[in-house]
Amino acid sequence: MRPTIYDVAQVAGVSIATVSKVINKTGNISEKTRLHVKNVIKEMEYEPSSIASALSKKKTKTIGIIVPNIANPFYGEITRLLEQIANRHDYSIILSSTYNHPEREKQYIRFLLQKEVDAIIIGTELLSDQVIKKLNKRNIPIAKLSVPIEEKNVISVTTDNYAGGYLAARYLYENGHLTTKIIGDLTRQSECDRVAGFRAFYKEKGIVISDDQIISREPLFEEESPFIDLVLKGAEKVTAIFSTTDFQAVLTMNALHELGYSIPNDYSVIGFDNTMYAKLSQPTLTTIEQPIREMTELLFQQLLCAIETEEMTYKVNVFTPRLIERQSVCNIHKNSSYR
Amino acid sequence: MRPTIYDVAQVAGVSIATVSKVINKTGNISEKTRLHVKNVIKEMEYEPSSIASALSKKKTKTIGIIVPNIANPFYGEITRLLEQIANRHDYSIILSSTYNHPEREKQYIRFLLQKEVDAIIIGTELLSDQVIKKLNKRNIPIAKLSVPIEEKNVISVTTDNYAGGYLAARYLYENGHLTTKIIGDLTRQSECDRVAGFRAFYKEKGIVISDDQIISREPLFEEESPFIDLVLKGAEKVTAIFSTTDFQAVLTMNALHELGYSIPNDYSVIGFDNTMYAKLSQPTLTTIEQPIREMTELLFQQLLCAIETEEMTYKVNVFTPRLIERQSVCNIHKNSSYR
DNA sequence: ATGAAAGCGCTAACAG
DNA sequence: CTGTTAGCGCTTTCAT
Repeated sequence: MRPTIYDVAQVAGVSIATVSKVINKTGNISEKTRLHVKNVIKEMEYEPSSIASALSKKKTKTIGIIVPNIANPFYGEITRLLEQIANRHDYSIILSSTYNHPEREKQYIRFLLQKEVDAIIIGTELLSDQVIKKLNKRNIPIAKLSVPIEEKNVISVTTDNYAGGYLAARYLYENGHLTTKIIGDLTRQSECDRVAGFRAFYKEKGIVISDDQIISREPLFEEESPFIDLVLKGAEKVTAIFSTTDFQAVLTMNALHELGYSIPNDYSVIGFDNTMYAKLSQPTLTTIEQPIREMTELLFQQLLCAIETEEMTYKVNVFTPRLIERQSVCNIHKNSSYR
Repeated sequence: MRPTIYDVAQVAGVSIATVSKVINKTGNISEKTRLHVKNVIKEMEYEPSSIASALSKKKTKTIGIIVPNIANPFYGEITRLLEQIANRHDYSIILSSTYNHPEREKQYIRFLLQKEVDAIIIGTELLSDQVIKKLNKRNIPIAKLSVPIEEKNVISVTTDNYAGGYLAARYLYENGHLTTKIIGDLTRQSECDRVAGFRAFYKEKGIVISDDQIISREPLFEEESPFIDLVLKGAEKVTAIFSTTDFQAVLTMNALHELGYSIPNDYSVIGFDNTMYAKLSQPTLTTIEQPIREMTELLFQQLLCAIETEEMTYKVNVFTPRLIERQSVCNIHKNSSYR
């Protein structure tokens, strides 16, 4: 049977309070008993129960995180970093993918509430303000990836999506691409912003990107076959495709390859996020960088601060996107063989 | 403030025992009070504290999982599936990547012990028997991915690695590849087995693969540049490369591309696992399939059974690997342009 | 069918 | 510097 603090106390010949104090380095304990207790703990292989501790301290040292799909490398990387950082701080994380299912989303929130997580990180964009209000009533800090929101107790961390879209458009334009199409998940505000920035640039140049050049689609790896039919829909006269996430871009390139096209010779593709996939794909993917590591670090740090101080203000952090040039976009002027 | 079972009981005008019973559907409660209590719960937005419940039930409904690197898509997919399955059963999982760091591994085990997880899933291969013994002393069920082990309380789920390696070799051989090299992480027994099977086939054909045709390396995305130098080391006369995981294979192809080689024309590459990467890479990757979904499902089911019955036997499940033919291996006979 | 009360393992005053 | 004790929120006998 697992030893408890009582067992340790008994063997060490002290009270449980003393044991508790040496474990938590609180109060004043003489060096002698401290060492002695430590030894007993080691010998008995005693591990304090974090759940009992959580119950009395009312802090679980657990953070919940809700994302649309962990297969999306952007969320994959964020989660991975978060796990590392959290672990450094002795926190653990509970992860949930909701696949854009509102039911699942609510269900997960309740699940996290039951787990009494100290904070919740939200990467999905379905959650209504109502849910956030409900969380606020319980006074639990929230971090929102994606679109900022000025709400009590919520920390927003994002990249300037509009600027990023604008950047992508400018790069394509400078490389001679006048006809483009866009593939993204327009149920997400953040991706709409990217699209808006993209269109805005072209509009400035007198080029209007019509709605039927835009495909809205939740990127899913599993059901890619229907995507093959979609990817070129209405794209007869197009030379470049803007995929609003790297994940989507990789799926796009994959579909294009399956259709027998070559990238960037037949189609140029530009992504958004600058995840691992962008570097590993073939051709490597030109994309808009989000500084994932910095974002994650800042997010965690602010969250920690909110948890510990129990402060209740909101914070909005907007990072600046950057273009990462790789191989998936060709310069149409230099490429005479372009269709 | 978050309502407790006492608040609910008071508002509903019943005892906390009654409330507890309606929540857990235990004992006998009249339909009338049951409904009434349920209503009060809904109105108050009461969520039972799973940590308080865990303390008294001595079950946390949490499972710990330790893998070498979650960036490896094999573990990524397993984890994703596990999370889904676990969630269906109202379990949550705590994930940890150890990056083959023995210190981290031990530290994580202790962490999980403190979290009082109901079971531990181990994907790493460093953990000594000693650690498993220690876990057994606490009577906590263990599931081991990778190499089977016949130990009390541990469930092993694996693919026949030797057979898989053999299969890979046969396929390469049949496609005319007589000179090959191998890249894998030989600190892992499972990958050694794959290598052994691979070599065994070639040996049967009278071809000996010498040790210097084998590169042992932990697949890491971050530091790939040194890998570029390595990938072709001693491979002057080679036509095909066996990477013992898909992750490694993708990194290998990436390095090869950076060196200006084309796949499969300059080098054929075969992987192991059949993860998402295999389908998304360009060229798509010929690989040995592990039935990840089935493995994960079986693993969870057996683990659940062990948790609930508190039975203490061991189980060994070995799945059969299968070759998945894609584009990364060429037939050397048909390909006259081969170097 | 319902409730009283002991206990799960730990923390945090408070007393000594 | 050390120990006593009252919770933390819930489950579970055992009475009633």
